[in-house]
Amino acid sequence: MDELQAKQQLLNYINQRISLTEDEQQKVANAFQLKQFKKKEYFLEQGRPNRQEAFVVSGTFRVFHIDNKSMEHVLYFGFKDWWVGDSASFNSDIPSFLNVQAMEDSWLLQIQWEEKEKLYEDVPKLERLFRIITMRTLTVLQKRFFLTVGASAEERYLELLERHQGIEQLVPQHQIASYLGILPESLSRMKKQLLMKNKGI
Amino acid sequence: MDELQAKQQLLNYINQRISLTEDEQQKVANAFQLKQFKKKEYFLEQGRPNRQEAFVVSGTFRVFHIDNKSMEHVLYFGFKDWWVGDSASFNSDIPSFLNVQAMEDSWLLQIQWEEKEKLYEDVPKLERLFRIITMRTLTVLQKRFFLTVGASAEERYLELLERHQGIEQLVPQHQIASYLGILPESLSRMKKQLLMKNKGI
DNA sequence: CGTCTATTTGAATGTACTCAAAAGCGGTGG
DNA sequence: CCACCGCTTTTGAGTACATTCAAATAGACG
Repeated sequence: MDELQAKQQLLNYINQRISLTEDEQQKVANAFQLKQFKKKEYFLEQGRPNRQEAFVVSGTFRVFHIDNKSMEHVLYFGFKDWWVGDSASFNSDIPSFLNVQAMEDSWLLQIQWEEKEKLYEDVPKLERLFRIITMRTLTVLQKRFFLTVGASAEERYLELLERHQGIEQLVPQHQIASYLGILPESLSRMKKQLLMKNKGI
Repeated sequence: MDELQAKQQLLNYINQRISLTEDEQQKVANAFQLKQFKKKEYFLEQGRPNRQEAFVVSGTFRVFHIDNKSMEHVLYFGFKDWWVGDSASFNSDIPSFLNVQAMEDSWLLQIQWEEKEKLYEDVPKLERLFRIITMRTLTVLQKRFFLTVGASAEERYLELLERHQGIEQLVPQHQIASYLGILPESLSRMKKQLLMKNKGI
């Protein structure tokens, strides 16, 4: 993975949303550093204070939380051009609530909190960009919340397949179950049922 | 309710987070307008495009969504000094996903999308303020999400009581049930059970 | 090839749900 | 002031969906 190429990918992402001068682009590029993550390696680990966030250049990450009954709950899968991190922990010394783990060999452009603050000073336009990104994220999470409380596991599963075509090839089934908020056994049974239904038609 | 007093309340809220010049404070104050909402009146109605959001000056609102099975799900209760609105609908012509309804006679300082955009131009510091507010909101919703998928209804109930003392006096029980993601009947039974347990001790 | 992990299947259980009805509470009008 | 009405809360009986615990099968990786 080429560092310049990775940073160009990030700049393309930003340029699609706001316009930056050459100088500003340079400052943005300098603030991030490229890092490789091997499969199963952690970018963030729950319980540890953490003051960095990252842009996914390539690969896949799962962002999840482990509850007090030791159950894992996937919040989302981080693919190319997504951001991963724990905003509460990024902005203070609060221990991270989330885990971010590579599901395959992957590359991140990571940034430290101090660097990001400096970047906001140097390129104030970014305040707006990240305000809007955060708002979008909030909207997506709201939808996910209402789907979780208002729809059956089967509806949630079908919605996921539709919204994220090909996800079954990318992510093992027990982690899809974790995303849906059910156990792997339940997903297995549900898939069998759905097959029956479709054969019946 | 005095308009000047209401706007001073908003400015106090902002001044606790960032510092504004007299001139900037004036611009902020001018962008908002005070409006009364009688009990049960709607500030936002699901399905209608809506391009305004608001700061709660006094009273209580419930922010909820009605799913395709006609079930109401409360996302949060908006008390004094909270923001209410639907960010996706505020920022585009997408119909609102949320309802915002007054639970008692209440006052809001509302702002139109165009006014807010103008305000961001005039007072760029606000980009940062609202970026941070949105991030905090996201963190709170994340916690709520994991509590919903990871904890029992009883745990969620006890957590709510602890985090929001006195809420049982402010909000009818069937709406607390809706916030918890269970039916009123289930909450009633749960409370009975909790009473038994406590008597047992 | 063997080991470890993921998936499937089975049987019993539990938590919250549905439907139904009674009891409680609060506000309104006579 | 009290009787009535509508809405909220409680209680009951039966049900559904996903869970738990357990074991077998399948698949991936070294």
